[in-house]
Amino acid sequence: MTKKSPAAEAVKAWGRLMRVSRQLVEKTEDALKAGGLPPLAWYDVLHELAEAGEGGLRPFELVDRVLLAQYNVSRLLTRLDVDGLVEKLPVSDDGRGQTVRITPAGRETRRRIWAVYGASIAELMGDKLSAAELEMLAGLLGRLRDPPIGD
Amino acid sequence: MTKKSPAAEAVKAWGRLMRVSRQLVEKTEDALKAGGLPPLAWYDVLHELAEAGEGGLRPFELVDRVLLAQYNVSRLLTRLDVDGLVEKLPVSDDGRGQTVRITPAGRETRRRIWAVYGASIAELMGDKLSAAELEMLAGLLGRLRDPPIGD
DNA sequence: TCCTTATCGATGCAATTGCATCTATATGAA
DNA sequence: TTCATATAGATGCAATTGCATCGATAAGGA
Repeated sequence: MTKKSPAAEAVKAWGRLMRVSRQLVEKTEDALKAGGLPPLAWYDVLHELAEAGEGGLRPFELVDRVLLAQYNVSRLLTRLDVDGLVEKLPVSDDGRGQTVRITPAGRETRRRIWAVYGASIAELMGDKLSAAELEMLAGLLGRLRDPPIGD
Repeated sequence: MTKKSPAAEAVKAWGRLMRVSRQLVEKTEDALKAGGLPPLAWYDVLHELAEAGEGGLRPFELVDRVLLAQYNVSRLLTRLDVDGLVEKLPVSDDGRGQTVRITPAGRETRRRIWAVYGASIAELMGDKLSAAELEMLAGLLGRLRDPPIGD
């Protein structure tokens, strides 16, 4: 494995990607704060749990999905539990683990976050590029993903 | 101003952008850590200061360029100063301010970070997309930037 | 069964970040 | 000049994060 120097095009795209992603996150977090809502990470977790339905998810499954470190998930779940947005249930066939399920209050909070988050996406992405361009962007980004995604 | 619901394409592109940017940062930070090197933020600042040359930069100029909060720049500069990578000079025509200049040791550190950072960019972006695709990606991202950049 | 190793989730502690505010200097109007 | 306001940069304190590790249970081989 040889250490390579990156192509100029790669450096340019990298720089744009870093800057844009940080700007978008920052603006969205600001909008959430302005609305007295919790940060994006809470949404991610509530979203995954909502998708998972009544069966809930094990914390380690959440770790895979949301791209947060294990200890961050552990602590975030503690906060969500304290706030009554999720509930932790013992799981029968694995004495180490638990299952985490979203509560009605959690669904409601998720909905309220989405009102702001979704508007932010619409404003920051939807309004800037056409549907075809967004598809193209998603396609290119998909190939940078790990694992890469064709579609 | 009406709250809008985002288009499906926008949501998909958003999701990819968030995931990919976090993955790329994480992998790059890991590579830097593995090499016993300081984090990306250090590179950003050292890079800007290297570009600025002997004249250096005022901290507030750095704040604009690197997309870090003012207090983070202040503290990062303190660390860089302690490590001898930059030097803080009083500035004659503004008693509140200072000028920050990169030192030879700072240039050397920047070079060593780049050896890893650049290789990471080459591997994670350059190897995944063609030059034309990278240009296309940069173009699309440029339009999401604030302010938008055509080229 | 017993022992070693792996996995799940939590946590102590140090470092970093965010927020609010502070000090000091500069600017500009009266 | 004088005072009010704005700007540059630093910092106290609380919250969050990262790192290392822990305790508990599982899994698998001898």
